[in-house]
Amino acid sequence: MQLVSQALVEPASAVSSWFQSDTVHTSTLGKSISSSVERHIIAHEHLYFEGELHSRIYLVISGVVGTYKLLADGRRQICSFAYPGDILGVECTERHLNNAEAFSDTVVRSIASNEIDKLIMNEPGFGRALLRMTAIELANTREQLLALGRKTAAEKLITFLSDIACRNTSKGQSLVQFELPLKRCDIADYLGLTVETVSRNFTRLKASGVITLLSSNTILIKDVNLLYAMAHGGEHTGPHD
Amino acid sequence: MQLVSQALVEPASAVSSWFQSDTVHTSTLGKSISSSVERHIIAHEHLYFEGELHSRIYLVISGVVGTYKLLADGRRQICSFAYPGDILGVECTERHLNNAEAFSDTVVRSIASNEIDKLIMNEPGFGRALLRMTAIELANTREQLLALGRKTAAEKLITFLSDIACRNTSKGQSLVQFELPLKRCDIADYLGLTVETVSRNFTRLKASGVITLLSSNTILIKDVNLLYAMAHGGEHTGPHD
DNA sequence: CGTTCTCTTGAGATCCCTCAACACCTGTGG
DNA sequence: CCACAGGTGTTGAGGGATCTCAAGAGAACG
Repeated sequence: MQLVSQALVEPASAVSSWFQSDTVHTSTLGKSISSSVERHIIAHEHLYFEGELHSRIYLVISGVVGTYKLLADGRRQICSFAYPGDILGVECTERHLNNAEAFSDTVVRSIASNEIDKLIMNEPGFGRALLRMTAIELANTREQLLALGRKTAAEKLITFLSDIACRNTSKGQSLVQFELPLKRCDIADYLGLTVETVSRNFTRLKASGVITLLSSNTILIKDVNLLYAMAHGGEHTGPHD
Repeated sequence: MQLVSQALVEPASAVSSWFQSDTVHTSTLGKSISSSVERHIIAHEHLYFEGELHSRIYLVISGVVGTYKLLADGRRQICSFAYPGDILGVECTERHLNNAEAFSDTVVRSIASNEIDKLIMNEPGFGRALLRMTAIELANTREQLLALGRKTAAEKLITFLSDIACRNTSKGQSLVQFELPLKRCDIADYLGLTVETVSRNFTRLKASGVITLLSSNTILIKDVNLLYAMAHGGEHTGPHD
């Protein structure tokens, strides 16, 4: 399950390791960044492009922002999605290494890059929060690396749906319904597949009874735990159904 | 080109963005961690396993350490390689989310997890250095995501060789020779391929004259810039040679 | 009721995987 | 010196998962 967007939400109760020993970081990051002006971004607008000078980091207030990279011939790989509470643009280079595009109408707050260093030095809680969120993002990206490198198309899709379902499920609940925030081509570019393969695997999942499509973008999952188990190799997920 | 291992090496001269405005972080991280005892790890020994309690973060002094994740049926994805100067174990969970194994005889220093929080709060430069290195690791992982999701087997291998070559090349040099630190099966698990596909693509690269294999693990590259261009889609890298 | 965008489905091609055999190297022991 | 074994790398044949190309079905919208 992806961890993104829990950084500012999840209280540091269950976890006992370093830089989570209290919740100062949440309020600290919130305080620093909430003094900035809100910026409204409409769907498909870009927050920044690869190669542009790095000027700000962003906190997503509402909406969904995706980061992606391109190859010279146009092949696209979506790297991550930032939901409310997630940050964007924590990079260590002069110029951006990827593109950030709003996938829905979005509101963000931001801090100028040149202020960040001061905040880190003056408010250690800020640096700790930033580090924690970056570490979570790294963990998510590695999980995605496992999916892209070693999972089949069916497993990739199940993993993707399972992640979204977990995000939309309250504890213990097993029935979930949600709207897919993405088009098939975006899912494809996130999972390293083609639109057609994504669509075919949706059809197969539907036929096998694991999911129900109320509309092409409205998913109903009867048993989230089953889906979660399938995503992690616990059940049969091969294409031979 | 991968950025790993430059965090402690590269002076912050060329880059002008936040938390690189001076080089304090280098010495600060070094000072904190160099007071710890060196630990010697022999090849194939593990630094930690997925699921174990998170207890320390490590700084690689010499050798190569790889991190990897496994699926239930044994499929493996190598996530990253840590070279001298790189850190390992910056995670934000109670338990490790991946495995760390020495790929050669290795020396590491480490800091206990419960000390890290204090260091961050008391020495902001330490937190900044940690953040910078984690951000670099994230950037590398995203680059690998692009390779796994959208590149062909040939392009993946070229990218891999190009990264190693860049690491072993002094500025402006175009002829490089180096020892591959990995077996074919490790390269395969890093690139999301099988051993056979890796081997076949080595043969093709050899046949096309781009590389020379002095032995099966000794690579000679005549034109690093060409290789680098091929890795980024600048040249023809398809399988139809 | 067209137009456009998106999603689905089919047919064929192809890249990569699987399975299998062989080559190479090194160390061991007769 | 040779035989053998184990680990590693290479090569071949065949199959299958995914891609490419193409057409049609839905849905949204003016």
